[in-house]
Amino acid sequence: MEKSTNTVSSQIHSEQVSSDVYSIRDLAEDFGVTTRALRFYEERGLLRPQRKGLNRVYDAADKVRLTLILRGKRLGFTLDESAELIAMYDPSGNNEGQLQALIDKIQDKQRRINAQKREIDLLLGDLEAWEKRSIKALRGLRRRNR
Amino acid sequence: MEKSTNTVSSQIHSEQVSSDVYSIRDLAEDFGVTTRALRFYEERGLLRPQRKGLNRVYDAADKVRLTLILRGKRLGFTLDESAELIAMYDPSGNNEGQLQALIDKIQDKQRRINAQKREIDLLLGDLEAWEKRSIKALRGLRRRNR
DNA sequence: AACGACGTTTACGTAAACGTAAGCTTTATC
DNA sequence: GATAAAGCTTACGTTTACGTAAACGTCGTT
Repeated sequence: MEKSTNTVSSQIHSEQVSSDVYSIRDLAEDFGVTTRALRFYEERGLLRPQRKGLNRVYDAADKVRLTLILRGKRLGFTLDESAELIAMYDPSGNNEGQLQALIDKIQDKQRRINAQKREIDLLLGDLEAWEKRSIKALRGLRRRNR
Repeated sequence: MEKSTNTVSSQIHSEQVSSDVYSIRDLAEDFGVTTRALRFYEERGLLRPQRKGLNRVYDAADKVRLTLILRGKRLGFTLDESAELIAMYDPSGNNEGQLQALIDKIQDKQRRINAQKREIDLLLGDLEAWEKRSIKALRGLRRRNR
């Protein structure tokens, strides 16, 4: 109780079921973010939903962009960095120079992300060592308490 | 010119070469951070250097902590999260309950970090796909220009 | 004694990423 | 037609992680 109308909200408020579009609330709930966040991402140029009157209308492409934004966040990227990622995803510039620049950027990102992966492995190594040490200490304590 | 006294700074200002201690500037330069940052980390309880009069004196343990702080930063952790990591590193509480809690915390961190690792792999996968697509498009363009 | 390099504390400033609240539409329902 | 629900804009508030500046102390050097 308290949450009865849920996944149908798009049916109730939109007469046009015109192939996969979402209200701001739909998207917010789907991804577990606030509507404020979505408007903020738009303000920062990371999302560009269409409008139906004043209301924002999101589509599948917006979902992909939002996925990238949030994935970037979980990896500690700033919104500006995620914006770069999204710019890569958008196949906007199609001349030779732009394409080569894009490839370079992608490869640079790959290098940075791989560096991050190595840091993670280092941390995991440390954690494992501490865990073993702690478990050993714990066993030591338990032996003494017998 | 302009930087003649450099690595000797610890010799000049400290009569005690007492086995590996560092001034705030030494540490800052070694790790590529500002002295302000080091004082801030201390204010937030992540570092607790000794004092010689008013001056801060850092040792090897402080170096390890700083390493952890910065590693955490590169992984997008907040200072509070890094503080947790450092608390794990310090073998402070040694009774049975504390040790078990520590082990649980470590394992939780491991899970979270592994999740991050999976996100990285997803992103790398995306990047690779985009790179291939871009390279293909680039080759297409070059063929047409011949 | 004056100076520069390094250190200290205290305090206000700032960019990023939203939270929160106010005030105004539009739409649906009673 | 009043009211609630969802959306919109505008704008100020908040937290994090420092930057920057002021004002002062303490050496070692000139």
